[in-house]
Amino acid sequence: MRAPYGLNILDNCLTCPVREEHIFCNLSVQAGQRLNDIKSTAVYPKGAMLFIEGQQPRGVFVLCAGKAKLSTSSREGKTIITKLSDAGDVLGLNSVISSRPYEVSAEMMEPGQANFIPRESLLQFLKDHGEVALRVAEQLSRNYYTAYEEIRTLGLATSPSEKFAKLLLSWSTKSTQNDGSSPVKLTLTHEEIAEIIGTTRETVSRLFSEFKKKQLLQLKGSTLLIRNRPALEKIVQS
Amino acid sequence: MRAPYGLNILDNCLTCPVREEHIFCNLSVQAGQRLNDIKSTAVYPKGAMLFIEGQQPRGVFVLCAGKAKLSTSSREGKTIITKLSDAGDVLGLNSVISSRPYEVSAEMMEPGQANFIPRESLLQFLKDHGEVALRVAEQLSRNYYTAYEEIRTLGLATSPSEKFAKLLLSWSTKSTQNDGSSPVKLTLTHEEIAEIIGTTRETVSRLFSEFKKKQLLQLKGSTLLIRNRPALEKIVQS
DNA sequence: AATTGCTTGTGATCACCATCACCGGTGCAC
DNA sequence: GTGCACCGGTGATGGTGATCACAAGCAATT
Repeated sequence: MRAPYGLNILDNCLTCPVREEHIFCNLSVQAGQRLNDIKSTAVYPKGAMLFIEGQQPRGVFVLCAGKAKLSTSSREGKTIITKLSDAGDVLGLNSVISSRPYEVSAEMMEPGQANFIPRESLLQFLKDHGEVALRVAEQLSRNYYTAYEEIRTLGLATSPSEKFAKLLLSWSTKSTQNDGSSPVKLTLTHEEIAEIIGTTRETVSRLFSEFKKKQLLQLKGSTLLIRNRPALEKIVQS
Repeated sequence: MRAPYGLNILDNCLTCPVREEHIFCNLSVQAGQRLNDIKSTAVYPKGAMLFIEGQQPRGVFVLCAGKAKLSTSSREGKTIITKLSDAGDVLGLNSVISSRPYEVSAEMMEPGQANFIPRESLLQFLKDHGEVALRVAEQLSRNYYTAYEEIRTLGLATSPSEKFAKLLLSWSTKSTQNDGSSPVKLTLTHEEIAEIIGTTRETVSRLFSEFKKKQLLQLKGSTLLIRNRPALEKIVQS
């Protein structure tokens, strides 16, 4: 089965490769089947907005393939990226449960696919399946936890270099090889990195220069290599 | 019934005055009764720590009387206050549900009383009462929402004056009288205000001076009066 | 190859706010 | 009373990072 944007469509949750990590999976057979029935699926190009900050929640999106970025903006146009989402993530859950507007916008960073579960259907489903509601609560509390890490870095980590070092470390720990090195494929622009750590494009550019000069990292094409992890950790906790 | 610190002990949730606002109230009779059985209550002096950031969660606290502040600190001692809690609030819920360490510390700002529900009892209770789990999920998503407002102010509002104005407005809207004025009783020190908006004590002091000179606000003893709300709103959105 | 648009590097400048320092006030305990 | 701890006001200073400006690199399209 072929789809737009060169993707293969995943048309059944029960056979989805990211099934294991997914909060709506490993359900009882009938619950899983019912969920599979009420969802619809769609394919999105790069740049597509799944939803926009301030909108009334229509439902949740389950990212099946591709990456998305969640961001919030001020009226003057300043933007911060609060999360990068991968396949398996559930987007918009908080807004649907609390019946408040989406608190962020979700934009596809590459072509991908997402399942959509309408608000009403989900709420009814949760009422019928109390055991799943507790898992939703667990997911929400995890979201809350990461929100607090964001608060800590924004509010406590003072200098841009500290936040930058922190970001680099969080990337590299996710991708550590057995030889200790941890190459990271850079897919973000300096501008986007700046929006993550709450600074400007220019400062990010200068930070890259500075860290390269200090031998903390190395760039091969778009692949980033951490050269001196202890030094980075020292910058973070300083 | 008299208690330490000049408080009257509230010994039964079913007759508690803040019952209505409380997520664990308006339950079915048997659920409410069971919850009343598994909770214990205690009275705390000013400065008491209900729990401390990083601890494994022992359970949730339901604030019955008094105010508490939630804060998180960095190793170097910088602290931010993330929330001020009143009677009726449930503290530590996220950590218990997600089984992660408390992400904040909770300190009593004045003498008060709190009910304690042990972790295991609560989780078992939620498993037995799926309908309450959904309400817990709703509460968690509301928490998440306020966390995002915190993220927005920390990450998007650039200048201290902007955050200060924002804080003043949030206080005054909670206490607007029918004549349009909105006196606020100031119970926080400059230091604490600084920890809320992420700046220093000195800057807060200077902001008070500046805003007074600009006729934006007025101080009568410890009562704060907003004199020019539109101007404050303009500072916020600027 | 040329054009266009987006991204990145880097210099110069400057406002802002954290920091340090010090003093006066107020309440509290002894 | 005296001492102590905390709180609030205010000056001086300096570093830091945002901002502006411009050039150069790179990719896609025609």
